[in-house]
Amino acid sequence: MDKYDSLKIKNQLCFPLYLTAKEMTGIYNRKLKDLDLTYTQYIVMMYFWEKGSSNLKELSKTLMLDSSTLTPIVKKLEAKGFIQKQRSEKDERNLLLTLTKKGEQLKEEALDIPFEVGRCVDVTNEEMKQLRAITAKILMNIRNSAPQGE
Amino acid sequence: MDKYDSLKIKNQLCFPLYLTAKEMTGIYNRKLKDLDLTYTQYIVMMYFWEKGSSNLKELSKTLMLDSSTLTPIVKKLEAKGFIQKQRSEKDERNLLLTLTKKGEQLKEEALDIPFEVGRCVDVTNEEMKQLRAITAKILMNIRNSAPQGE
DNA sequence: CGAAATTAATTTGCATGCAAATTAAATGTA
DNA sequence: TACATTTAATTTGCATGCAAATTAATTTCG
Repeated sequence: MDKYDSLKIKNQLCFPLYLTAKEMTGIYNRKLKDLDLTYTQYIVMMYFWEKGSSNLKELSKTLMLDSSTLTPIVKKLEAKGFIQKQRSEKDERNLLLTLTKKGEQLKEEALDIPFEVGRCVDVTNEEMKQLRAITAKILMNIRNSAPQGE
Repeated sequence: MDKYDSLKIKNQLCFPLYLTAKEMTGIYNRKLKDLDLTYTQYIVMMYFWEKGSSNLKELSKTLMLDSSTLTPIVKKLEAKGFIQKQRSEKDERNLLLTLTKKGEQLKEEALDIPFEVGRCVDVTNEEMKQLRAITAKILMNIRNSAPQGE
């Protein structure tokens, strides 16, 4: 127990989280290759599989991804024919996004993915519940701490 | 409860993990600006603050980061004068890495960082313990599942 | 009304990350 | 000892991510 304990890797909280997220998204990326999607693209598709349509601002807020991150991703999904872009007539700044038929069909091909990943990760329901609760708490605490995190 | 439940964002396990890691590393990045470090560079420095010296292969294995990710990071840390690179004489392929005096001094400036981040994140000891246990389990399960995850 | 401020999206610049290919050194083996 | 194999690190190519600057449209306010 010394002055520098807080800087020891084994005492970090963020690092194991970072590693786990990185390894898990890695598994997704490999499994998603068949669908020609990356993990981030898959998350965006999941959003549209639920909502059907939206706009960039809402998408950005919901997924907590910067619009400058989403702009090129949406562009790629449009190029693949999964999403359609359209400017709002009421407000030309607003970019409307709609799931296409082809995008809708992709949902069927994605059905197995969560189970395949689940088998790799293999946690109990109780653990999933705890993990969701704690990460939700952290996200809320960060949001409520000063603007840029303290 | 329908056929597509597993594809709903709120039922995902990886997504909240990914978000939390992303937001937490974001806080680190902003706080580390003063030290002229990024989060990944900080993790590498933490490794050397503990070990003093090592080589790229060991660093890569311990931090679970690809050598092709670490090569440019180590190069930057060398340019900043925090780490020294040197080829092994016994085996020229082996890249020896050593913490410099300047790198050692940086440790003092970093002492507050974990506490500042801790205040933003604000979880209990019990929650930290659970989070560490669950992420460790997931990482082990992934490692033990087939080569590329499944 | 018209300039100033705000807002939504895009662009630019920089820092990861990994897969795949490459390079160079060391090891194994016929 | 030659040649194939293995190993460590680097390079290349591609996909995020965000901060900061920019662009274009809308809203606010004097």
